[in-house]
Amino acid sequence: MPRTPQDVTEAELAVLQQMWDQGAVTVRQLTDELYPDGGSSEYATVQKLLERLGRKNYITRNRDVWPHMFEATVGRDELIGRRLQTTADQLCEGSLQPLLTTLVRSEKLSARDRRSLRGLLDELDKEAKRSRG
Amino acid sequence: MPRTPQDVTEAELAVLQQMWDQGAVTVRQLTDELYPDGGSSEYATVQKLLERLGRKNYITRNRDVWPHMFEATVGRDELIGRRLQTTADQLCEGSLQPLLTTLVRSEKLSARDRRSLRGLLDELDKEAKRSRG
DNA sequence: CCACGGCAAGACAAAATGTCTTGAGTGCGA
DNA sequence: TCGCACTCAAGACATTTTGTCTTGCCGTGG
Repeated sequence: MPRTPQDVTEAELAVLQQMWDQGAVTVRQLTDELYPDGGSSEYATVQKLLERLGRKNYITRNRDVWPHMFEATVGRDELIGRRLQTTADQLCEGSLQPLLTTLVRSEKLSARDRRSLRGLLDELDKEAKRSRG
Repeated sequence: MPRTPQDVTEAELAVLQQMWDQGAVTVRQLTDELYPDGGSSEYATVQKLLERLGRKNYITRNRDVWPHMFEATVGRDELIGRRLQTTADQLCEGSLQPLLTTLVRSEKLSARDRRSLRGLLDELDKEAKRSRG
C-alpha cells in the first residue's frame, strides 16, 4: 500500500502564501517574513522549499536578475481545486458532487453565503443560455 | 514548523471504506478483502491500522463477541466535511465559501444540477427562518 | 582583490506510516 | 484434556516524507 506524498506540504504552502500576497520575491524576503528572527540556516531551508516547489512546477525562478526572483505559477484557487479533487478521488470515486452537497448542507453556510451562491447559479444559467444560443 | 499528521491515512482509509460498505466486520474479513492473497503479517497490519483508527475514535470495537467486531463511528460524509474544513483552514482562513465557489465554477453543473442546488438552498432558507422565528 | 551575501547540492534528524515479529490468550474438535 | 488453529496485543522495524542544516562555490559591489 504505497503512500502518496502531499502535493504541497505545510512549509511549502507558507512560502506560496507569501508569494500570493507579494508577487515576485527573493529568498531573503521570504526568509525574513517566515522566520523573522532566523539566521542563515533558515535561509537555506527556504531555498530548499523553493527548490522542491520548483521541481513540482508550482513556481518559476527568474535567473536574469540578481538575486533571483521567485513567483508562484499556481494560484490559490487552483490549489483549492486540486485539494478538492484529491478529496473527491479518495472519498467519492472522483465525483465532486458529494463535496458540493456536503458543503451546502454544512450549517456553517450563512444567509449571505446562500445568497451569493444563488447569484453564482444565476450567472451559470445565463452563461448556459448564451452558449446555447 | 511542526508538521501535522493526516486525520486518516490512506491505508486507514481503505479499512474505513470496507466498514462503510459492510458494516461491522472482523479483522479476518478486512484482511481477506484488502490483501486477498495475504498471509499472517498482513493480518497484523490490519490490526495495527484498526488500533490507530480506534485511538482516533473513528471506529468502535465490540469485545463481547468472538472474534471482536469493528464498526466505523465516522461516516463518509463526516470525513468529507473534515477534509473540506482542513482545506479551508489551510487555504481560506477557515472559510468554506471559496471552496463552494471553486466547486460550483469547476464542476460542469447541468441545468438540473443547478435546479436541485437551488432547491437545497431553499430548504436551508426555510430551515433558517423556522429556527429563527 | 576581497568581503559579503546569494546559490546549489547534499547530508541530516525527526516524524509519519505501512509492515512485521512475537508471545500470550481463547475456543473448538479429536 | 490436549493440541491446534486462530485471535489479540504490544512493540519493533523499514521506508518515506519533510523540515532543517552544512558546506563549498560563485557573483557583485566597494
